[in-house]
Amino acid sequence: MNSSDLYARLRETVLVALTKVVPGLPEDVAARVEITPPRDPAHGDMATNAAMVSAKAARLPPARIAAALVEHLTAAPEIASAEAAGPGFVNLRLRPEALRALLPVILAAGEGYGDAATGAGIKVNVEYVSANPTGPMHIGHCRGAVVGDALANLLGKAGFEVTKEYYINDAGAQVTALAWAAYWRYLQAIGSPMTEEAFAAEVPGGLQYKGEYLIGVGQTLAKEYQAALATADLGIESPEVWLDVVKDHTINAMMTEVREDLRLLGVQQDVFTSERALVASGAADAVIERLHADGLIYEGVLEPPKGKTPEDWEPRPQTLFRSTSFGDDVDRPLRKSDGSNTYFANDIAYHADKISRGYDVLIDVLGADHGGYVARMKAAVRAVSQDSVKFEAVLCQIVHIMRGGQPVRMSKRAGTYVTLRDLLEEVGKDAVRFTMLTRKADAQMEFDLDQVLATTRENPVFYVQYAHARCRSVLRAAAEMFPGSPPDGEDLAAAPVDTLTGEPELTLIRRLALWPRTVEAAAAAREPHRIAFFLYDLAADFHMLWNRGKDDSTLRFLQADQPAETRARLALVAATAVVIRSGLAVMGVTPVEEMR
RNA sequence: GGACCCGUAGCUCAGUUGGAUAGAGCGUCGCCCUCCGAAGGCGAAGGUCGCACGUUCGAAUCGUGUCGGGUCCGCCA
Repeated sequence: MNSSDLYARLRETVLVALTKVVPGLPEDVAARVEITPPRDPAHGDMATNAAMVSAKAARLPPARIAAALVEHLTAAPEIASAEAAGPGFVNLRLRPEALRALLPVILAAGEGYGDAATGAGIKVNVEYVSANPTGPMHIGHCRGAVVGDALANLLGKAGFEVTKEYYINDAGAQVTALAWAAYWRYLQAIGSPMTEEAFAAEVPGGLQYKGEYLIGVGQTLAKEYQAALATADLGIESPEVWLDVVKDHTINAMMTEVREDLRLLGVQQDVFTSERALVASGAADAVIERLHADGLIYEGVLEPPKGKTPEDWEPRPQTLFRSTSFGDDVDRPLRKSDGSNTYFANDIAYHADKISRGYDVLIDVLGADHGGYVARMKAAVRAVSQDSVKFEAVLCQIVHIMRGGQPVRMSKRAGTYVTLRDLLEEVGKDAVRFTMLTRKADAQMEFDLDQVLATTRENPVFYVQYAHARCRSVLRAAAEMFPGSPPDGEDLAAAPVDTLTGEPELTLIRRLALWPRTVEAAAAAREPHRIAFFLYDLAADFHMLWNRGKDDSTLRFLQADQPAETRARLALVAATAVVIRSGLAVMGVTPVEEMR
């Protein structure tokens, strides 16, 4: 148990009392006992459902248990009063000193405050972004990148051993088409007279990637590879000569861009796994072999999807994976009709690879268009790992960019395509990251460019950053006011804080007390957005305190003639700053020292 | 035809995994402030949590059905 978690400590107290009231309390009932801050502050600091959840096991009405609990709890040292209420709640009012005692704990722990142990000993792999290396990253990728990165940070804070991973989808038809497009730019770079139409007619599947971002790739090819390529027949009719070289170079160039995009977004992943390398190693075939040995592979014919039969549909025997044995709706094909592996087959091999690296949980952060993919992947991971590894998916819904209340149409042709780079340049990394986390991942979101740039309360990024800047500003001013003992860190942790008696101060401390619990709950739910909302609420509590000093200067944090009281308030301010920083660190947002 | 996600105030969204009288911001209305501790403060109105059953002490939350929006459903990745 984390001793800096006030709620966890109190829960222990309640459980001890409950076992006295209900001897032989079953484990599963004890696990359901919660300590929560009541919605209505009039109900006290905390409330517990202990009486209600144990009523059945105890064969007593909740009210009776609650009454008995009240007696025991009133005797607890940190509890000022307890009372039974409503359908069987026990409302607890803490002694203010129990709340204040949290401040030195927070200051001593620093940004480690809120670290949890719920994930101790559990290895998690979080795979995110994993965009095709076929062009610059756009807004769609951005949300997954931010959510995945923040989720990984969050799990790390909750004690999990986390690996951040990127799966490079560099095999298959897409990158072959990309290589052809790069080859076209190469021809242009060396002054080939061939027209685009003539070229496109020669390309299997047509010329797909017409973006200008490949011009530079073509030029580099011309410069660096011409010597090597020139010895061979470079004709369009002999792609086997150059395709692999061009593909290699183009993928590398694209991945360099992607990595730069990620770096600008503050995303740093630990492992990059190449699908192409995986395929080349024969991993996919090996996995299919294994599943075959387990009787999970067969040759069969799939039914066409009802209501939407493709025009060229004809029944064909295929190599199928028995995913229905693991809860999927239909069995899934592993080989195309030409015998090559499907993306799914390669992906099974990839996840098998992750499993072999010893993870207990695999989390994929995916776009919403992959929703239909989750069941089969879950099935595959269960099959490959003998049910020992858990697969989870976090789906990110679409982001609509808004400006002036109007949606910004994304069109490559019209040139209104918003790349991640554009977005970062316009609003900055921190605002992008924070804003992407102000919605549940599985809800569609509108990204309002005007709001993100606004310097008012309606902009959560600004509001939270401003709270931190105000904290830091107070601490800086304090250093000038008391040059002898600059208030910081350990010094403030030792400051007596019993002068903090006002309700707004205690409200703020209650919020700070919720941080460890917020981390645990958000990590368990895989919902990093909860951190953003917590910080917003925390900022609101702090701003409220600050605003009191605007009206009444005797309520300001710094009072030159009251050094002791000032130090107590500084401890509160410093603790607030610590928690904000701790939360922003999870989100990958840089805390600012001052607003400019 | 089926699967998954979403449906909460006029708008954009939270809702601590089943708790008490469902919240925030914006917008609307009213009052206060114009102080660099700048980039506001206080308050009001606004809700059948899409709808209907069900589960139980208790449902926005869980189950079934239904309506609406989104995503997807063999050889794209």
